[in-house]
Amino acid sequence: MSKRLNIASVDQDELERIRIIASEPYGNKSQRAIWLQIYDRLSNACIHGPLSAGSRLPSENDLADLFDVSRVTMRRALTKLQQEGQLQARKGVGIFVRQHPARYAISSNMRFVESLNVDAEQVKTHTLSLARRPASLEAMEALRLKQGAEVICLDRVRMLNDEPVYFTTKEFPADLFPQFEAAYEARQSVADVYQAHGIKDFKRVETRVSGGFAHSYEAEALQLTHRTPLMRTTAINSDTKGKPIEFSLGRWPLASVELIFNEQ
Amino acid sequence: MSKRLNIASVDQDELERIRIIASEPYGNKSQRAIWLQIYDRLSNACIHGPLSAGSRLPSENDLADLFDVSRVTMRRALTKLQQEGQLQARKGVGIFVRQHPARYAISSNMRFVESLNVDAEQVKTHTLSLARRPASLEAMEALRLKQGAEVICLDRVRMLNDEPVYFTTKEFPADLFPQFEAAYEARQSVADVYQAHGIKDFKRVETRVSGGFAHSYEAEALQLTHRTPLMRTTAINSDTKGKPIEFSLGRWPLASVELIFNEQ
DNA sequence: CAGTGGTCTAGACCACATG
DNA sequence: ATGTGGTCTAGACCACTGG
Repeated sequence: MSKRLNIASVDQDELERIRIIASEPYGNKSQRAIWLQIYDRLSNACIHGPLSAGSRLPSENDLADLFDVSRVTMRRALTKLQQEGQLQARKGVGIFVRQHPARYAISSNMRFVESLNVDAEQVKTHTLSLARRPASLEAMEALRLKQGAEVICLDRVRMLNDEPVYFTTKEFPADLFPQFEAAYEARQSVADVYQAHGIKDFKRVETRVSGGFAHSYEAEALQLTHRTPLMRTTAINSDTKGKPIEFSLGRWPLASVELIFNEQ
Repeated sequence: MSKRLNIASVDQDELERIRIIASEPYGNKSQRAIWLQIYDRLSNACIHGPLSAGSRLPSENDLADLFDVSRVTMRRALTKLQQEGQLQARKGVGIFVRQHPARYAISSNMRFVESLNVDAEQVKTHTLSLARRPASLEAMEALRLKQGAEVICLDRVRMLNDEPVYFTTKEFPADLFPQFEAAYEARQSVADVYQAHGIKDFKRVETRVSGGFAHSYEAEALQLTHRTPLMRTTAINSDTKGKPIEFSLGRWPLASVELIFNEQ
């Protein structure tokens, strides 16, 4: 178990800090499993302690040696931390500390950027895809479309400090937005599209919140391990006359958002 | 690997069905991991297939033999199914199929029983504890109480078809409800308590939704494996004059509820 | 008591990313 | 070519539940 450690590409100070965390003796084994104790220490180190966002951990083999457990046990702790979004593993590369799973408070009746209690400059939008295709079942119902009706489908990821925090799939009735692509292109802004088509205001008529586990494309978009638990929000926006104009499905890493709904 | 199976306490028909599910050959190994293929099959069997709620699975060792994998691999599939709430393991007893993780649609502005789209008779309430003690930090803020103010704290679990689906901790300002215990006792009803203290109506002023992982007492109350992902809802109720009278924290198994918020 | 799920080990092979 | 994380194995011991 105590073979030579050959840990090159990890910051030496960081390594020393982890060595200290790892060298602590374990508590009464039967009370709390060792892998949970390791999880506790690493989680604490990510949130309060010396580990900082973006830094790379030693390899699983080295960590197992440092914590004096088998790799399987080490991986159980790391897996939980990944499921919670505190760590992110990249195959063939390493394990990295994610941004703090800070809870972003989102108010239901505000737009995304305004509702995040952070500087707008930190938020970046990546457009993943923009295409016209038949509406999904959910969108068909929400937008009151006929079977096979065409929608404009927009996939985007919101990045906060270069980490994805929000992945949305939006669908718009195609017939309402003939100039969608052109209007969207300049500033990647849906508000611009609305304006270009004479829609000055809209309101959210329904929001749904549910939980689940990430599909592979969701995990990819949010840079999470597959099977990570998610929170999903769906919203229907309507114009001032009550006609639905947008259906959106958003996904958040489970522990990174708090949605706030106030009665008016 | 193919040692004698001595599976007694499991229904023989059930065993035969699982044997069929298990005997299917695995697909291209590198495409989808074996443990995920096992998960897929069992998940499907829980949702659509032959497995029914309440029935007991063969032991992990037997399942591992049936599926022709090691127990460790078998456990990975079972663990994911437990995390999703499809299965429930009881130490020293066995693994059981839970009620379908049907999604209960809860509307934000209705009371619990009314908002569940099921017969009221199927819903039972278990009162876990009822005590007076200093307010929690969250309740202090929500109810605008002073540090150390006393609250009445009520822990309850809602059972649907004898399975827990909702675990709440409610806190009420103690000074507003001098007769709480007496009024609650008869029918385990908070509405009765309100009425006994002259509160005829109230409204929900704020709802928050967040996700996280079950603490040990939450897992116990909901009969889930520890570290299971949860959805948490907090709500503040006020009387007609706007004075907050109740703070409640609810927990749901992640994939078993859909919350619906409509704009009025 | 026997059987169960929970934990842990010391190996092994693979696909992947990087230099 | 090397090192990484992802997967898988065949054991082992434990604490718990139930008859």
